[in-house]
Amino acid sequence: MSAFYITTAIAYPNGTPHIGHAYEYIAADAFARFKRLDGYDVRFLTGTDEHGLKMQQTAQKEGITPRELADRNAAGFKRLQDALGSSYDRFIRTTDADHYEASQELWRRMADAGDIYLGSYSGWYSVRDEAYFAEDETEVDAEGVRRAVSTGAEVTWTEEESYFFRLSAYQDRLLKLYEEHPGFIGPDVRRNEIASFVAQGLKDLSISRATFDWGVPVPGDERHVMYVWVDALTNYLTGIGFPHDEASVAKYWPADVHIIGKDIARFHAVYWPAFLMSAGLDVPTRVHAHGFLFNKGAKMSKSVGNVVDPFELVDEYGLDTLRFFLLREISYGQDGSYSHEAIVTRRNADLANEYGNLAQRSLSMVAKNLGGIVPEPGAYTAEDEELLALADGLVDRMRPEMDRQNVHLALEAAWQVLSRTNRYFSAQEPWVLRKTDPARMGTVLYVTLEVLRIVTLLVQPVIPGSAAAILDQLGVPGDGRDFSALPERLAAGTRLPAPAPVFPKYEA
RNA sequence: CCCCCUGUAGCUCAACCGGUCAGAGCAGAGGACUCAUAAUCCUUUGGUUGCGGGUUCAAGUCCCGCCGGGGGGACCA
Repeated sequence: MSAFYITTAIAYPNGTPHIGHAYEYIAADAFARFKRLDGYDVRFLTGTDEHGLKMQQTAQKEGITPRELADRNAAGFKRLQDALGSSYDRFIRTTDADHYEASQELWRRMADAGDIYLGSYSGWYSVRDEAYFAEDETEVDAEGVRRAVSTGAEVTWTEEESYFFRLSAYQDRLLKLYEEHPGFIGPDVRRNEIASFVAQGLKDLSISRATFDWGVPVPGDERHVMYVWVDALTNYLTGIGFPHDEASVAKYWPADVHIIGKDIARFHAVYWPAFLMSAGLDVPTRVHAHGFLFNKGAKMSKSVGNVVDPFELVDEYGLDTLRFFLLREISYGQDGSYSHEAIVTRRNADLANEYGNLAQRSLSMVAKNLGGIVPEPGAYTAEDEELLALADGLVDRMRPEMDRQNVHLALEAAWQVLSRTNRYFSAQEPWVLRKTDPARMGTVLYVTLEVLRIVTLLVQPVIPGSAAAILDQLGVPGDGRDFSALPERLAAGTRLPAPAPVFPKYEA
């Protein structure tokens, strides 16, 4: 069985999760589920990135330890994943003991490769802002004190020791990577952006800090902790047992896709492959950056008060409606907008009317006219064959779209089949056949249910709960629900439970 | 200041190397049907393809300028 390794970015838990996190988790979960149903041995990793100065500061403000803050907030992110029905295999925390080991091992390998050296970092430092300022961002006031222009805080010339990663040495290899593997970064806009950034030249990267201690200690120099991204990115290796579990690493590495937000594309498409090359590890197959979500087109911000709590959205619309809306409405890679109206429209038009009602109108005819037994189909007409062929071909249309994270296109293809099926049903008029040709009615109903079975199997990754309910109503056994069952046909003679609407219309 | 992307019906998007009346879904309008969650089916309204020039037999599709949106760089972390 081939392996498939997918990850989300790990969230920085110095606050509570918002809809953007939910968006990423839902999408990653759908991809993971799709691959699992398609016969892959999937490993799906997500978690939290808990180190760094901000965590330490936030904790200090609240009078608790960074660890306590991390424990509290990481729990919130994990709760979100669970509320979203996410099928992650591990929720990793960068404070996990095995992550320290993995990070230090990666560091050692980069050091052994000669890519890490001790240097120094200097500039006008403001203790109050805990930040460096450039010369022209400071000015000397009337009393002869140099201050930062933007904050007015006093600054002093400071030199700080720091370890550096020889990123500058990787420019050519990175450019070659982008050129030879155009699929390494998606969508295409990101690749162009990243490639032009790298082409401009790369500076060595500061990768340690001695001014705070909330982080992974640098091996061999306990005065330093690793700075942000070395530690954070390594989680993808920790999550598969690096470095000790060699079998697991061999199986799952390189990762098939890292799902991230566009704001951190550079770290994943430049720093991360460079680190891996340095350490002698393969680079991931693909990094896919999604866009941001806007509330009715407006950026979310606390001051505007339009920040939406993802838990509330789940409560309001239902989990599958939210999942479906986000994945069907927005092109996964571009920014997207959501609104109450848009969510309700998707819910009612796509789920309740086109899909749910199709199941209901066909199933209820089977219940009322055939005693709830799946009929034996007679000879197929050209219309029957055509529709079945369309449904049989759906998986081949969805696979490549899902592989490029084009969920919205995969779903569009599925809904095209549903639309065709509604037209077929209306054209065949089984309610007329009931009186004129009952056998033919049975065939029409059989074909309809069979197409519903195929489509429902394929949309399980997006709306797992609802799909399960529909498969129950179609009498599809639990062991007949992965994609290997697609070519099988619905078993005639199966007794079906009483049908009930799975997607009630949203009224409000 | 520089670079890249983008601007197509009310909304969300399509249109391969420039070439039949610029397409689809949703929303809207009219009709049909009654199996179904007033659902579904059929028909249909609606676009000077941001604006202004230019190249070409022919331009959403190429070039220049302007306006609007997004992203990146530079400067800052």
